Amino acid sequence: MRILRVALDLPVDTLFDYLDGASHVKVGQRVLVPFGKRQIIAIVLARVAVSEIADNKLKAILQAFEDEPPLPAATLQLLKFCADYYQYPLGQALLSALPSRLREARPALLPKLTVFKLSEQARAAGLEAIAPRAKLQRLLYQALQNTEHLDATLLATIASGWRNGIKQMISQGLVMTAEVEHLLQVNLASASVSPPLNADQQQSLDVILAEREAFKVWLLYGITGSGKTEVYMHLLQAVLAKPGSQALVLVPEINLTPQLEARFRARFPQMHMVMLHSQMNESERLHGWLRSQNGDARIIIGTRLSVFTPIKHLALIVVDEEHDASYKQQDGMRYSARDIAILRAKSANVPALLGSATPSLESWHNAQTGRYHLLQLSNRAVLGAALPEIKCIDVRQLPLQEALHPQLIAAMRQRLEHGEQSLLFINRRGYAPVLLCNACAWVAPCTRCSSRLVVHLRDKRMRCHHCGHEQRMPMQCPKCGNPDLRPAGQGTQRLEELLTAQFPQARILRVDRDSMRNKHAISAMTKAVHAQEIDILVGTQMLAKGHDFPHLTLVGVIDTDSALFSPDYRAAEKLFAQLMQVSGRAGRAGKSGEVLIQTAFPDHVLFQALQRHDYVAFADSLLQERQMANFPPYCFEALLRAEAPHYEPVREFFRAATAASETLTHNLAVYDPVRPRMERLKGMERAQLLIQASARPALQKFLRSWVTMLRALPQAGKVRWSVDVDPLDF
DNA sequence: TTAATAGCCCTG
DNA sequence: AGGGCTATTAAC
Repeated sequence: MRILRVALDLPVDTLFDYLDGASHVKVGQRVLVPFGKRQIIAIVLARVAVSEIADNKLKAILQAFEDEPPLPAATLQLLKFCADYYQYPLGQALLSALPSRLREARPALLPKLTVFKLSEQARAAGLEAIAPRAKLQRLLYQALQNTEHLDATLLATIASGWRNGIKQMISQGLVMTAEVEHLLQVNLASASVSPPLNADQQQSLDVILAEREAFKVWLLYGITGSGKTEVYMHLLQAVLAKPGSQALVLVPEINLTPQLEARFRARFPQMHMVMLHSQMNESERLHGWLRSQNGDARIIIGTRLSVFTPIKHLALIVVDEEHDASYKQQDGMRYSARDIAILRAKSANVPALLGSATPSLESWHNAQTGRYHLLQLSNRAVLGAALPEIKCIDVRQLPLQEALHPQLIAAMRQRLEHGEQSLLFINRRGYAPVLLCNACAWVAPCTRCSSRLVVHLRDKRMRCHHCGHEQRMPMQCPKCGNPDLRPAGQGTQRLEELLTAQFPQARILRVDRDSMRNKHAISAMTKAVHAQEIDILVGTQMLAKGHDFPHLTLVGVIDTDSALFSPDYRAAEKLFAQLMQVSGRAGRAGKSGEVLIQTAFPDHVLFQALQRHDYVAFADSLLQERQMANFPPYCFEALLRAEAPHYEPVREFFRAATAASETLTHNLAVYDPVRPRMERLKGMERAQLLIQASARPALQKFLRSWVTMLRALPQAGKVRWSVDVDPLDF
């Protein structure tokens, strides 16, 4: 068994064999191997006796990182499954899941931790060893007496000036230092007291706790403000009471991690917690990963990429806002972190808790059919906080130029007079979505995408929000020479301008990707809103998620009608979730909230359901439609995408792909390739082909053979192509 | 994926 | 012939 079979970060389905130098290398270990003229990192997947490669062609590994813990079998198995399920090369799946420090050819280890402990003589002498007047030293002695040792973090919680005290004690031979590998675990008993739960919350918690030892998927359906996070925290507290056990908490966006982190830290001050998301620097990510793997981190909070983190004693997985589309990876291996979380919970035999105010139809359907178990929070957790009143404002009578209906303006004025806050929600950043020629109806197009350039008036430029291309605003129409070019439609900047004119005395803040670009902007914004230094917020969906603004009592929604009649059958589901979420910002702490939605279709079923806060009825009606049309979750889909600078090779690729599919026996629907709404994106001509199947195994079986054939097609080399299993976007 | 190489057109 | 370019192929 001298041969190591390894996975490499290459777009091929093959594993590679190498001779083992030292022969101590374990499965899951990182090794450095010679590969052609290069040296690259590989992961050992197996040890084999014989290779299909001729002996004289086998090379030996250059280096094994044997001081590092090998990837556990469970992680390898999880990624093997994902590679197979999402039709992605195993080596790339494996290597892309690792923190990038683990893809570099140097050892990646946790730094040793310096700890302080009492010397034997000090311990034997008791508190007498310390002079009665050395208050600080006595305090430190008592703390050290109760445990084996303490690290800097823990000592800091005892006394801020601990360093001086310890220094003196060291010089007197009372305290010694040592280097340890693991963080010191503190008993959960020291966690701060949790607030009591209401009846709904308590019941949900009890039900889960009764079955906490085994795999089960719980869908916690709780309206905004019903206290889902509180249920998570109680559950964590119960589960983590078992020494050494760990919990993984997934959140959809980086923006939400600091808030959740703050709440968790306040509740579990001495529980080791790590954050894992793409905005952390590489060594922080590596350390978080290793602390999860070695069991030191008890709570792991992270975005979708953290779903692959090895966890020594996984006891629970929580997926917050499970319906959120950002759980789906949109390039490379297009996995769904929510689905993988469930898979992981299953193989670790631990519960998975999915939480949402507007569950995805997939999850809702699974709850209906009994695959998941539904738990419901139907009341707002804060006593007296009622649901906001949601009303539609019919804008059909409104002159086309007016962005804001007088009724909405009046409602905002009223809030201003009462010292309350308003939020205007518009899902379009920039000044205006198009620049229009008044004479010939020309609109400024993007040169690289089939989209319009968005006007950013402030810097007199136009930008494509899809590819980032930007150019100066032209002085006259390039088509007819007319100098009368007008920004048409509304964006956040224009709305801000309009409001400034309407309410000159109001303090207005715009919140979108442009104004929140630097990383402290969001927390500064949150702080200012809490301190009531802001009267009116204007912003995009950035504002919809997670924030809790107690003085905000009015939400206005502008211009969402286009989503009502989108060809994407998921558009309604998304819009409902988004409006529900943004509505939840209105009226939290005892003040009643109001939501005003400007629409030309006030009678639309979506708004009718929204006004009644009736997710259930809306979800059920959507599910009925999906069932009749045989769409997900009543069928299973995969999408083959391809793009190239010119359309011709794309067409040829799909022709060959279709021909290949016809050689396979299957009973699934292989549709004709179509152009997506964005036909051209970043200079690439695109098309896609949809596959629908009535059962997952049939789809999987087909994809396995088909993708193998696709890789071998000569036409495949001329396009960029990818397979998306369970696609969300079309 | 990278890197080498095979194939091809072109040149004064 | 050899430069410069693209397409093809191998990597253990």
